Parts: sequence; structure tokens; C-alpha cells
Amino acid sequence: MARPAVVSTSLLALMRGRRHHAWTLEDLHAGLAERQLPADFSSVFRAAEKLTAAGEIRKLTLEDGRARFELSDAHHDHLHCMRCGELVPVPCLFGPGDIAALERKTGVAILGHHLVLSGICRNCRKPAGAAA
Amino acid sequence: MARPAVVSTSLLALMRGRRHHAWTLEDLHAGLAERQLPADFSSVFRAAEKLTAAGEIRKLTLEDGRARFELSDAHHDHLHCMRCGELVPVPCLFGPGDIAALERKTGVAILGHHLVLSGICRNCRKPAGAAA
DNA sequence: TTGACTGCAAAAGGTTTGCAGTCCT
DNA sequence: AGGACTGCAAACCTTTTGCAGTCAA
Repeated sequence: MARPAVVSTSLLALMRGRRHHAWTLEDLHAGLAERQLPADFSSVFRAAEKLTAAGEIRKLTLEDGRARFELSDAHHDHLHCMRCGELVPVPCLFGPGDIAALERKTGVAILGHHLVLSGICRNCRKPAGAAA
Repeated sequence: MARPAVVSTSLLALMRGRRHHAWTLEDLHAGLAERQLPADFSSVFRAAEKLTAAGEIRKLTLEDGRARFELSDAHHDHLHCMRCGELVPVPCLFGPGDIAALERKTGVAILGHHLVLSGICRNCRKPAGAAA
């Protein structure tokens, strides 16, 4: 080792601030700039890549083809809000039994899943004017 | 109208041949060439776009960021085989009750979902040598 | 003649990489 | 000195678009 990983550290701090649940590289890049910690886009990319490899964060790719990063907390699924575009966490619907049943029924082996619901998030359902 | 949509027609015929369940643009482009019906990549793109708009086929985007197209049959989910890379259809696990329960629990409104399971498909689980 | 359809070439949008310089240990 | 980290610029990959030519009604 030879140099503190400034960008990686800033990235984690930023994400823990939870302005978003899931961040695109662009979100992260802009977020650092706002915090007066500007970094090159490629540095953000590499830091995110490294944090992902280290298991600190997870990478997701949505239908829009753009990658998003979230802190590595417990497993959950997501709702992609059609109104505001946020990717909000929702509890996972599957129990081990559901997966096992599908494996039995179809003959495939299931090791993981990626579920994205489309709809309107709680915030956007609130009457206009109601903040938070 | 003024000209038969050759590429669109060929595309549907190709997909009905079911060499794959879900096709990338590249798959489609290569598939047409093999059938001696070469078409420009952009024409394939536009034909797929048009067929999607017409509801003949559906477009999906996977974690790898590449679009796939499948014939518009009944709703189902998919298993992305980690071995052969194929996207194989599996029956949907959700009943209306599951979705409603999640809506109640989280306060979001759910209009659709996109589920991709990761694992090994039936074919790849077969002992080596067993064809088909 | 008209307008949908096509091919070719280039733009766009996001992600990655090469390279050289920097900075702690 | 050594190696990890960073910025800048350019490459990459796939999807999209602009434009002019083509062909059947």
C-alpha cells in the first residue's frame, strides 16, 4: 500500500448519507462534487469497482441499462418508481420453499435472483405537497 | 404503406424457429445472415423496435446490459443460465395475493415486475453427453 | 408520387482502459 | 524506491439516429 484511497472513502461516506438508496455512477460523481470532493469519473468508476469486489457495495443493472450501486446490507428486492425514478428497497417475497418448488417443477438449479418491481413508490403516492 | 417489411417478417420467422428463447440484436442479426437473409444491423434494430411497439415481441434487458427479444407469449419469468448463457423461461412465482400483500406492507403501488433467476438450466444439468 | 423500408455511416450514451504523474509508507 | 491511487484522454460496446436511395401501391 502506498496511498490512501480518498475516493473510495468519500464514496462510502456519501452513500451512507442515504440521499439515494441506489446510486448510478453519475449520482456518485455528482454527489462527491457537491461535497467539495470532486473526483474524476474514472476514479469514481474504479473506486466503485473496488468496493464492489471488496463486498462493501453491490452493483445492480436495471432495464435502462445503467449500473447502480447500493451498500451491501441484507438481501432485499427493489421497486423502480415510474414517477421519480428512484430504486427503493422492498423486502424479498421469496422463501426457500418457493425457490425449491420451482426447482422441482422446472428442473433448473437456482442460485440467486434479481427482482425489480415497477410501480409508484410510497413517496410519490403521497398527495402533492406532503414532503418527506 | 409502400414496401413489404422484409426484415420484420424474417425476424418473426427466425424467432419462431426457437433456436433461442430470447435473442440479442446480435443473435438476430447473425440468425438472418445464416438464413441467407442478411440485413443491416440498424434494420434489425428498427424491425425489432417496430415489432416491440406492435406487441409482437417483448424487449428485456439483463444484468449484462444487453437487450433481448422474445416472442410475446403468456407472462413468465426467466432463468439466466450461468453455464450456457441462455435465458430460459420459467413460470411466474407470483400470485395476485403476493403482490397485494407486498403493496399493503410497503405502501408502494406495483404495476409489473421483472424477475431473472440465476442458476443452471435443465440442459446444462444433464450429464455431459446427453444431447437435446 | 408517396411513404414505408433499407443500408451505410456516424452519433450517442455509458462503461472501461492505457498511461503517466502523484503521494504516502 | 515501491506500489496504490488519481486524472486525463481515448477506446469500447451496444444502441440509436441522419440521410439518401429503393421499391411497391
